[in-house]
Order: sequence, then C-alpha cells, then structure tokens
Amino acid sequence: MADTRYRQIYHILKSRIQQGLYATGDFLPSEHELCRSYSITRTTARKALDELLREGFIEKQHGKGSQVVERRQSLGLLTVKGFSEAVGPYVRAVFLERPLAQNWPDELPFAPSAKELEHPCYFFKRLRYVGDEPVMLESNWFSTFGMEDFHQEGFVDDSFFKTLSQKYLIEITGSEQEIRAVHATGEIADLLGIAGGSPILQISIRFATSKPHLHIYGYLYCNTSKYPIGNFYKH
Amino acid sequence: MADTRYRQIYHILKSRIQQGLYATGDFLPSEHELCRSYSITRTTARKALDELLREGFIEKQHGKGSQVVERRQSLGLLTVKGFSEAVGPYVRAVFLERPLAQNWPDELPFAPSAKELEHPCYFFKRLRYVGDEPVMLESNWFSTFGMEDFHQEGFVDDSFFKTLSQKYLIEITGSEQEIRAVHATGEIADLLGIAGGSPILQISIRFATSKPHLHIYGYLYCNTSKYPIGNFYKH
DNA sequence: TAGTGGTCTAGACCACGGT
DNA sequence: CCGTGGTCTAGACCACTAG
Repeated sequence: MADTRYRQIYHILKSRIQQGLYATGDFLPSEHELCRSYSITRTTARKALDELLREGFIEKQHGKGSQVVERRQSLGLLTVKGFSEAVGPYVRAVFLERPLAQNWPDELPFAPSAKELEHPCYFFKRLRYVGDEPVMLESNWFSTFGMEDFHQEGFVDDSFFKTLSQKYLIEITGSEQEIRAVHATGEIADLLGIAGGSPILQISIRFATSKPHLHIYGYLYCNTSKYPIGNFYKH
Repeated sequence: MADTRYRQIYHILKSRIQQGLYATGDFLPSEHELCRSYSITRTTARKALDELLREGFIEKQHGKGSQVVERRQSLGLLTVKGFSEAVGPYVRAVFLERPLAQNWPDELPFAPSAKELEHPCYFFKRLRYVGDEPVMLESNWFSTFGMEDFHQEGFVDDSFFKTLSQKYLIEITGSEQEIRAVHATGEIADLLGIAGGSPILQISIRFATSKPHLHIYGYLYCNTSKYPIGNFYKH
C-alpha cells in the first residue's frame, strides 16, 4: 500500500473513531502529540485532521483540541438516491402492485420520449413504512424497451436502484424533481392512514440512467407530519 | 484590516477572478510565482488557493496549474435555484422586515451553536413574487458574531448569497434541509394570498458557510399550487 | 502558566504534463 | 528537459483555553 503519510494518519484516526476507541465528545491526541507519536511534522498531522474535519468526524477548537462529534449524515432523497438510503434501515417497502408490463398511463410527471413510448412500460407501486406507520406511497414507471429480461421478483435489499445496479448494471446518472404540497385525496389518504385533506408532499421524479433511453418516472406521496424529507448537501 | 496573509492573497485572487481579470479557463499564477510576487512561502500560497478551490472558483491540475472555472452555484438547491430555473427572471423579493439585530427566536429549524447564541442575531423576512403573485415567504436568521459590520441595505441583485459573497467574502459551503407539507396558517396564508388550511411547502434550512461559526437559519413557506419547487441533479 | 490549535518561514524531494 | 502542483521536514511565533 503506497499511500501518503497524512493519508495513513487519517486512516488510523478515522478507524479508531469508527471503532469507538475515540467516542463522541472525546478529544483526539493533540497535533503536537501526533507529531511525536508518528514522527511527522505538524503540516502532515494537520493535513490528516483537515480531512477528518472536512468529512465531519471532528471539530477543532482553538486552545482546546480536536473533538470527535456525532457524524452528520443522510444523503438526500432530493439529491441522488432512493428512499431506503435517505431515511435509513428501519424502513420497509411493501408491494401494492408488483412490477408488470402494461400500457403507459395517460399522465406522467415528465413526458417520456417517443422511443420509450414505442414499447409498453413496467409499473409497480409500493408503500413504505417506518415501523408500523405507512409514510410514503411510491409509483414507478419505466419503458420495457431493452428491459425485456426484467424479472419482477426479488429486489436487492428492498431497493429498486440497488437491483438495477447489481443485477442489470444500470446506474442512476441524474434526476429531475418537482415538489408540491397537496391535499391527500381518498385512496392516498387511506393508504397513508391520514385524514382526507391532510397536507402531504408530492414529489414528481424523472431519473436518468446509464442505459440509453431508459428513464424512471415516478410519483411519491409523503406524509411528512412525523418524518420530514431530509436533505443534506456539502461541497 | 488585520487579516492573515493567506487570507489577503485569497482576497486578491478572488477579486481578480470576480472582476474578470482572470477569466474562465485562464490559469492563475503558479504557486511558486505567487511566492515570489508576494514574498510568501508555498504553505501560504497553497492555503489561499485551497480556499478558492473549496469554494469552487478554481480547479487544480497536477503538472499544469490552477485554472479558473465556471463557478458552480448549486446552493439554494431547492430554494433559489429551483425558483430561478422554474420561473425565470420574473421573481422579485420584497422586504417585510429588513435585516435588524435582535434576540434569537425561541424556535429554529436547527439548533444554533453556543458560540452563535452568545450574540444577538440578524433577522430579515422577505416575500417573493412571480409577477404579481406572492409565492414564497422567507425568514432568515444568523448570528451577529463576527458580522457586526453587516449593513442592512442593498442586497446585490436582490440576493442575500451574492451579497455575502461579494461584500463579505463569505461562501455557502453546505446545506441541510427538511421539507414538510403543512397547512397554511393565518398570517402565512394572508401573505401568500391563499385560503387558510391550504397545503403549502415548509422548508427548514441551515446553511453552512466558509466563515467559522456562521450558519444561516431559515424557514421557507411556498405556495406550490402553480409553481412547484424544481430540482435538478446530474452526476 | 502550560498546552492547544492557527499561521508562517525556508527549505526539500517527488510525480505529473508538455516541449 | 523544465515548470507545475503534491507532499513533507524542522523549525518559529502567535492567540486562545483552562487551571
């Protein structure tokens, strides 16, 4: 392993944090102490700490030290990935309708291309729960064009995107979304277990993929009263 | 002005970029050249360049140099970006309350740090219009700590972020947001010109900045019935 | 006062890019 | 080959925090 020195120090410290050897609130060895321990100069020690700082593992306080902090995380549903990653592992998804080839619906959040419309589409519908509470209704469409071999069962880890990636080597390369606040109507309110007319979040999505002509179209309806949609962005 | 040396160099280079003396695609003077020009060492020169790099003004290429690039301005993410893209230039912002130092409110979307709470905060409130229609109510807070010289009038191009960048050299480095659908209550409904109880979008925000300890806290209330919040993401 | 992080100097060697 | 940025050493002085 031909790594830079500061990268090595960074790895060592990061591992210890992740293993809990330095717990939240603890102070790392001081920069001067790191210099002595690893026979490096402060430039190198600071470069390693800078990396940890940038990634949110520590905070530095002048005159005190480098303190391990609770790592902020959460990718946004709105920036990239799927819901499972955005909310966490205590979510489960239940199929209301399993993936099935059928005609395109009359209305979609964004207009599919002619190429996509030339063939039928797959459609599936899921309800996501946090614990026992239904929180999100999800409908998805995508063209069968070039996806004739798509088999409908067994999503990897309950995740459509992971399935696309691991079984079909298709990656998400971009997304377009529109977000609205709307009244929950009959069926949606029923499924989410809330009163008709409650405010819910509607997210209309189009995902672009690494497969030519393949886009994923979808609507999400979220009951955000208890679990808002989170979004985190960092340069 | 008692500033650090690398901060001065950073300031000089950034100004020249913003003035167009270094245009997009141009290379900045090499690190060694900066050392000679300003009688500094490479540590200092690199620290200045690191800042510009982190803020997205330049890209560095090993063996070539530091190149000025088109500044990525992805920051309002769901807020400003979505709006300017979705509705174009017909947006204007009207102050309901101009920036004024005052006590922190009881409740904020995210908890400010102790350092920030030690000092009063600035608060301002704006209503954004598309044409004659009010579509978004915006409230912002940030600590006066280190911002004692913030003068309240004259936002550059109506933009708070542009003002921070160009007048105070402060860049947005990240954001955290929570999005909810809520009922419009009295004052908010009035200002947005909609019926009480209408579903609206509430976005709670915390922006991180390049200035230590400075965060921008805010709430947005959006009437999305006609103009949804748009979001575009590309890998 | 002792220890911490923040800044800075004055060098050095290396890896990369283009001539 | 030369100039570029990437890494690193071995110091130094300062400002901040806490006992």
